[in-house]
Amino acid sequence: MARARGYWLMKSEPGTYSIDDLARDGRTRWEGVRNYQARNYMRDQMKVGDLALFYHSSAEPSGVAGVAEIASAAYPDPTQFDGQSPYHDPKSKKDDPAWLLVDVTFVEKLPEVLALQRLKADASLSSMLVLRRGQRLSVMPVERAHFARVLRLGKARTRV
DNA sequence: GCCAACGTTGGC
DNA sequence: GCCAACGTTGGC
Repeated sequence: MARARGYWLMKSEPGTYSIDDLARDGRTRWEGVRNYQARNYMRDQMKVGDLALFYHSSAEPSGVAGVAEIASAAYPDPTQFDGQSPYHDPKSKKDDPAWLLVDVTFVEKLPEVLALQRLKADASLSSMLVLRRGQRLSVMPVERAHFARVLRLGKARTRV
């Protein structure tokens, strides 16, 4: 029996990297994650074939913009060693990289961004992690039922 | 621009 | 190991 597919939410500021950028590129390195809990999710729990809600943060409106698929296992994020990168981490060692990333591929862009306000207004999503007060993780798990509900609210073609 | 929430850092 | 100071996130 195959392992059940996992579901995620991944945040990006669209001014940095948007769902349109992913639609154009098809595939990208999800670089710049600098939080240990988010890193551990990628390292320990993400699997190729898992689906992720692509969330636009600090946007107008903020909310779910599309769907991506996890396309690689976690591996060292090269930007941590790049002195020119905003994600440079001088404390990270080449032989023991602190930060990891995964590759993601484009699946779907929603017809319009499903705004945070609409997620909050939906009673069936009330326990969703991203809606929790103070929740700032840029990579977090999503329950299958919540994922399916978000896709439905967002008029997505993707099925869980 | 404000500020709540939370993670990290560093003095002790 | 405690915890205050500081930095970051991200909605509003």
